[in-house]
Amino acid sequence: MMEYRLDLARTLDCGQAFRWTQSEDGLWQGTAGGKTLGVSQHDLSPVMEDAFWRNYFDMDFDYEGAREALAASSPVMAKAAAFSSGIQILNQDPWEALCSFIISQNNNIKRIKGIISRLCCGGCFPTPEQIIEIGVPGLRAIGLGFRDSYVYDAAFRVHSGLIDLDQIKTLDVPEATEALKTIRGVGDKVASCALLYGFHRLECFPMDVWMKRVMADLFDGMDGRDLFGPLAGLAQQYLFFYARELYYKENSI
DNA sequence: CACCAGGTGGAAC
DNA sequence: GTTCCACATGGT
Repeated sequence: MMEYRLDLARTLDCGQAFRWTQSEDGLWQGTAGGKTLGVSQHDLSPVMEDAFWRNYFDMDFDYEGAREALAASSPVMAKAAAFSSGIQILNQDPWEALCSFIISQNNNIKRIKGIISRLCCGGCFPTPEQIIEIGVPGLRAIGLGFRDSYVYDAAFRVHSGLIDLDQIKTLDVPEATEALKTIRGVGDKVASCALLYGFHRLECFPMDVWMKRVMADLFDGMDGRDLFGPLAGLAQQYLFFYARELYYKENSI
């Protein structure tokens, strides 16, 4: 049994965050909450010794225990969990996560990163007020495509108080989902991603095309929320990584 | 030049 | 209820 350890590459480059880059020497650099970080896999002390980053990387959650619990749920999940060691669920900013996953729809990771990079313009992720200031034509110019009005609507609703992100933290997942879905361009999948990655609701199980395929092929079409319960979101990340990196390659389908 | 990308809204059955 | 399709953009 290998010792468990945060895996930066798997955690930062698996589609839950879009603002981290790795330089040739292996250093991961990113920004969150107005702070910047540079950290390498061989020395995680910059994460361990700073309260903000410790929380951001979710270092105080019992991932070993969670992995054991998930592995006990089924042989397939046990394989996926064993293969996906080191993936953790980040504590990202709710607003940034919400916008990021609106932008992610019908889009690819590379372009998502480019759009978000241009939105941030080297600094912090724009506030709702700054998004409103940019305006729909400005967002279109940045390359959001048809998602421009979606992000603008999110900004408008948060700025005006129609959506209260702090209050959403207090709602249960079905209520929070319904609240988020009042935003144009937010459906079940985007809401689920925002809640999992931005609000740390580990029971959320984002169903994208890949997960539909995984659940059909490996779990006889069962519902991941029923199978994995309060750890469904973590299970989803393991299965996503396992399926794309191993299962569908070995089986060449 | 077609087709795709970790979807969604809306119309048409 | 379900099934289609357009949606803007850059990459194969």
